[in-house]
Amino acid sequence: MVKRKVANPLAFAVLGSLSERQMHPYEISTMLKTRGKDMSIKLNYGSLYSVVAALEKNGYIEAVETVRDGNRPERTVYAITEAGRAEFTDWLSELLGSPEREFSQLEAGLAYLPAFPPARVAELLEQRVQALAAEVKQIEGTHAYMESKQFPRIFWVESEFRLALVQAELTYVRRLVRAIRTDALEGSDFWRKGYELVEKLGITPAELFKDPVKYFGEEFPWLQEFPPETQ
Amino acid sequence: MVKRKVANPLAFAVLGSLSERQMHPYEISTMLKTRGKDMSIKLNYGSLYSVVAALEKNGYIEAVETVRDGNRPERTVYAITEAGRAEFTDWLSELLGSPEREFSQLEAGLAYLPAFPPARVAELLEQRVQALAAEVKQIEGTHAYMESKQFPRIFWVESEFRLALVQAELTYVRRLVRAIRTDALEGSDFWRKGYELVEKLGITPAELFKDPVKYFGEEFPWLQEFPPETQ
DNA sequence: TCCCAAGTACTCGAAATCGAGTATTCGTTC
DNA sequence: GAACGAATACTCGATTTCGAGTACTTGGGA
Repeated sequence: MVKRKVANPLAFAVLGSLSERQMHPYEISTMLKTRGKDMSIKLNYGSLYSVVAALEKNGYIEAVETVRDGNRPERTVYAITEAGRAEFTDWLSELLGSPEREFSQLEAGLAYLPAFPPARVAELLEQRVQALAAEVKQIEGTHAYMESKQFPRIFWVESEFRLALVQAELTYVRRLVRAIRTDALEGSDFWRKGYELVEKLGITPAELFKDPVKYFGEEFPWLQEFPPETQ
Repeated sequence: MVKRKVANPLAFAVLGSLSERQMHPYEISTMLKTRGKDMSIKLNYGSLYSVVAALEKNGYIEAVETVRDGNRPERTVYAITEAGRAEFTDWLSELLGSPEREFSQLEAGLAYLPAFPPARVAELLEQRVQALAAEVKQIEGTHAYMESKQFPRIFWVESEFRLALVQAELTYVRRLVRAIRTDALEGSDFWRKGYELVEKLGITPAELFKDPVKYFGEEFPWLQEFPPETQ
């Protein structure tokens, strides 16, 4: 909603980590990893250091000391400021309370489905089903492990949510594949016919759309009402 | 999987558009809008022009002419190249066939749930439920309209998929709210107790974790086995 | 006929992003 | 005690990203 001065989700994780205690950037990164937060928030060293710098510039965190541990390089330890705490709680409120539009890659792909012949699409989606099913299994395995250790759900709700999303995608893709394979997807007859024309007669898709009646006949009335430009 | 020379999904849409016919960038943008592709792929003018330049630099598209229509500014018309077509089909295959890890904002928020007291979290999530329900309604409305116009499903599968995702999120969040409200979420007793200590005794969360037995007693055995560092 | 909003067609630069590289040190094995 | 891989702790800079701004034009109403 509001545009944050530092918008990278990693900055949110940094603020969250420093709310607990002061740390140096690398320590933040290892903490995020041991706690598995890097499964939910993309962690990248390049971003980490630039994000820390940006947070400092905006007064959300401040360098409190530079320590030298043995012969290791100097590390700058940061602490969160009051402004930083405020930013963190505000950010968390927004993340939980207000959904933000996010664009998934599959959505982009589906938007161009008709660019491939039906059989090809079905094949690819089946490949995706395999991968998704494997992912679901893997997440469920982790959950079973955490349950066996009696590690409270509260600390892995994010993973539960992720599982819900992957399962939803899996379910949807499976349904879509079936619809394509059984020709039950409205418009797939038109789709297949179009591809037969393209492949057997060497007509380009652009030509098909210029004069649909010529190639498809009156079989697809919506083509007249919805020329590609006026969805 | 492979790192593309031009990775912005908008570049994919540009290639998709130019597969159909040559166009100038602004025309691509209006076409994406009239076809509703901008609902599935983030469209931003700044990105559009830089992405077109990058595509040209990499030989995926080429400028074929610059036309001047009346007094309007000159426009450069681009056409896709053979390399561009190959890139497009390869990209589409990947988008459909191989799921890529994507990080949702809510996941990031859920990862820091314990930073807020249970009641606050429940409130925020209820707010989210409202917004999500409204979104579901809106998408369903669009679908009903397209159905009434007999516009084939094939041209809006991406929206169907989006609906599936939003519904999954809605379902999950509703369940989570109930679990928090009814205290059925494992660990929420610990969560609440922690917040009572913080709010009534003014103890900081960091102190709680340093000596959990002192504050929580032996009530939460997993705390010994799973200190915050060793999830 | 004049005005204004909407549409057309970009440009610009500040900031973010990222992966790969670097240099050191520690622990372990042979 | 030498060697080597893993861990530590960053740095660098080439791209990418984006939003906001600009400047013109067209159409429709008062």
